[in-house]
Amino acid sequence: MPTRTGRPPRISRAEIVAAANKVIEEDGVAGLTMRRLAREVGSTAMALYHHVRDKEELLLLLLDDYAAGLARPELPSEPYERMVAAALAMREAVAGCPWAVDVLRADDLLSVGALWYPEQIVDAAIRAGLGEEDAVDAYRIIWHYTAGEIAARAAARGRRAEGGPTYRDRVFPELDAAEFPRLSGVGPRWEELTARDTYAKGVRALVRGLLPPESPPNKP
Amino acid sequence: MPTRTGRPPRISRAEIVAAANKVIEEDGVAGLTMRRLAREVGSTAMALYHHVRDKEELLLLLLDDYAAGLARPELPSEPYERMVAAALAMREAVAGCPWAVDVLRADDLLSVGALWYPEQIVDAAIRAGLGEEDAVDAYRIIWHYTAGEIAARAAARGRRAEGGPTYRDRVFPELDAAEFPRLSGVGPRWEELTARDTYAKGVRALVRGLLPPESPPNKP
DNA sequence: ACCTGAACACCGTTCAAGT
DNA sequence: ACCTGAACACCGTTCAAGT
Repeated sequence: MPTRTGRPPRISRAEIVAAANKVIEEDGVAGLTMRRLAREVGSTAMALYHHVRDKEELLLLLLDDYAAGLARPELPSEPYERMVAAALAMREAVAGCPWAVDVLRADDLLSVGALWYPEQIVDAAIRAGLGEEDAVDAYRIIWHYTAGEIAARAAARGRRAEGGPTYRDRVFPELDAAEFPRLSGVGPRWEELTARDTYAKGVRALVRGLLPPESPPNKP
Repeated sequence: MPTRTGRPPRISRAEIVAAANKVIEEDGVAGLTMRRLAREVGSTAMALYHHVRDKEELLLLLLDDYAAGLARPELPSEPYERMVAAALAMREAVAGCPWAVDVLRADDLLSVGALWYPEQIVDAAIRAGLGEEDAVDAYRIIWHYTAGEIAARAAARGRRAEGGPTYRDRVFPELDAAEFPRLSGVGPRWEELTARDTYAKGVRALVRGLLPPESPPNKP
């Protein structure tokens, strides 16, 4: 065991992560800058670079930290319901950290700690009778849907927080009824209809469409 | 008609939009800065502010410009196939401008010019027998799925362009087979499986799950 | 009316220097 | 080994001044 030498550290990765979470809670992810974080930690921006390689590593660290605290609820064993429940749990997990969707790249879901969700979804798909390939497809399709829904919700929330009229508000009233009969028909109800949470409905449709037609609500 | 006075303009909004498209084509949306755009236009960054209010307006202008050139393909009249075809067309449209997904906020799809897609999807849903409310839900669900898929594809492409190992590459090899039996089972095939384009598969599943069970492939 | 240069208030990150 | 200040190369945007 080599003797550690030199100055003892004044800040730790754990402290940095905790401070970063505080900043995000207060000002959102956009408010998380190295300088702001340093202020929170009581240090300088440059000191942070001694503990994390760059900002991207910091964000991955935050994701790991978040993923470690995720719930792993008991899932029903019936494949259809199992898949729906796993998707709902995944959505809830990601919704608790919506900026993750922007940071995440490719088909990745958070960090190792969060792989529990794809594992359960693929598992449910295989139990339902899908081959490995179809099961992975099913997971990815559900993930894309989930990511899209969360991004849209986060954006809608941001828009509302900013106040001001929606793009839609400006556009819908002057819709040409001849060109867009259906949308004009919906008209002012659009706002109300699009405010509803349709995630579960979509997941059920997806699962119904992806799994073989045996299992749905009625048990085999 | 009041007499216009003062200096004649040297740059127009149309020129700015054209130059911005060129910049995006060359350096991506991240490369589009006011200064870079000014250089392209042969002017200064500040001159741009005389023609567009701010960068956000510029991006909306770009979106309008893009939407104006979108195809409106002939769609099958059978509702199920109509919905699938409209979704595929919408996906193709947005894929041609993937940064739109990040810029777009809430449930909005591009600009007025792009409302053709939701119109067709809602139309197909209603023709299939859904009520207005369910038809709007169906559209939103398909949109969320589409947006998520495009964002994932864009991210994957970016990741690949950067070179370097995927997060997944680093994580999958050391997966605990006891904790994640299904994912470990997939193992090295993951890369290959996730590279496939599963959009159409997902849309078909979604439409199958969302529409009443009469219409599928077999005509009524 | 249209355009300019300088400036403001930010970014992430590097680097040489301090303890 | 750990931390610092100054600096680099950027951002979007404002503002007073020029033509």
